[in-house]
Amino acid sequence: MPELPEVETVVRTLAPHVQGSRIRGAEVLRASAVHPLSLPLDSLPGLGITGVRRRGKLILLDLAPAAEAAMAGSLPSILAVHLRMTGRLLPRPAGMAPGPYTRWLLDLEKPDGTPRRLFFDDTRAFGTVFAATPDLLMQWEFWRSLGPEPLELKPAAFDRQLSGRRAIKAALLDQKVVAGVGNIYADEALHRAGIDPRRPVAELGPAERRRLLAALKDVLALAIDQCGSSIRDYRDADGNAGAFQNSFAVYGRAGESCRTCGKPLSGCRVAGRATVFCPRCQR
DNA sequence: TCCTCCCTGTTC
DNA sequence: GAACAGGGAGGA
Repeated sequence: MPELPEVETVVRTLAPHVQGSRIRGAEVLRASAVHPLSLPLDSLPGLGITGVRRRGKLILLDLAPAAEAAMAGSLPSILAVHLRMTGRLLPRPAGMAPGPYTRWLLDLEKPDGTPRRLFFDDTRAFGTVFAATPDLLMQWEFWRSLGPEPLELKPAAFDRQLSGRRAIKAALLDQKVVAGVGNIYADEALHRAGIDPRRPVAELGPAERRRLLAALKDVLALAIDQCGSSIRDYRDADGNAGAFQNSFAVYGRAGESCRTCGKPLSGCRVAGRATVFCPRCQR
């Protein structure tokens, strides 16, 4: 389940494959994989990929028209890809046939003229792609309300993002609060900060908020260093698994012993998500 | 603010 | 053959 560290790793491994390439063709094999507000992928051929970035859990390909192209204003300038649970971006040789879970693909021409093919494969079919102009992107509520990047967040700003009486874990999972945190890193950060995931946000004092932000940054940075976490499906653009799953303090470890205090870890549900925490270390 | 649904492979 | 995994959309 790609979250911020996994998406960051995909961006880093994908960039050398696609940056500077020109899009020569696009094919959609499953219409629901294209966001309803997206421009048709038919509008992509002719555009060059000038950059590969991340915003929250979104992979962003920056697009630029060829120098001679008119009407550039109506062409997409960004291709936003959300991997959701099982999405993968896979650089492959030109002409390779799509697999059973290929949802869309791009035919690319590298700067040296080599043809390549970029597959978007997604078994669960939750992932989406959104081709947009900057104006259109702002019509996408999810994009417009996306919260700040946690790794660049200052304590005062984090504090302003936190409000309401819901559980702190529910707040961390809300992409409007911070962008890019999912079930794994919410649980891991809360354990590292020693905070019970069910605690109401309003109950957290200034010291706890500072501790939580620091823990979140630590966990995300460590996971990026390990190229993310691979539970089952996640792979980077080179097909490699991450390694941070070997360092999980709590995620997926309900009933096992806490690595800090030895007490058995508890499981519960918060915000409809499986949640694991240590009843002794997290208060 | 919380719940259900979407989707499919894996596990029990 | 059902429960489960879960981010986000949409409705209660």
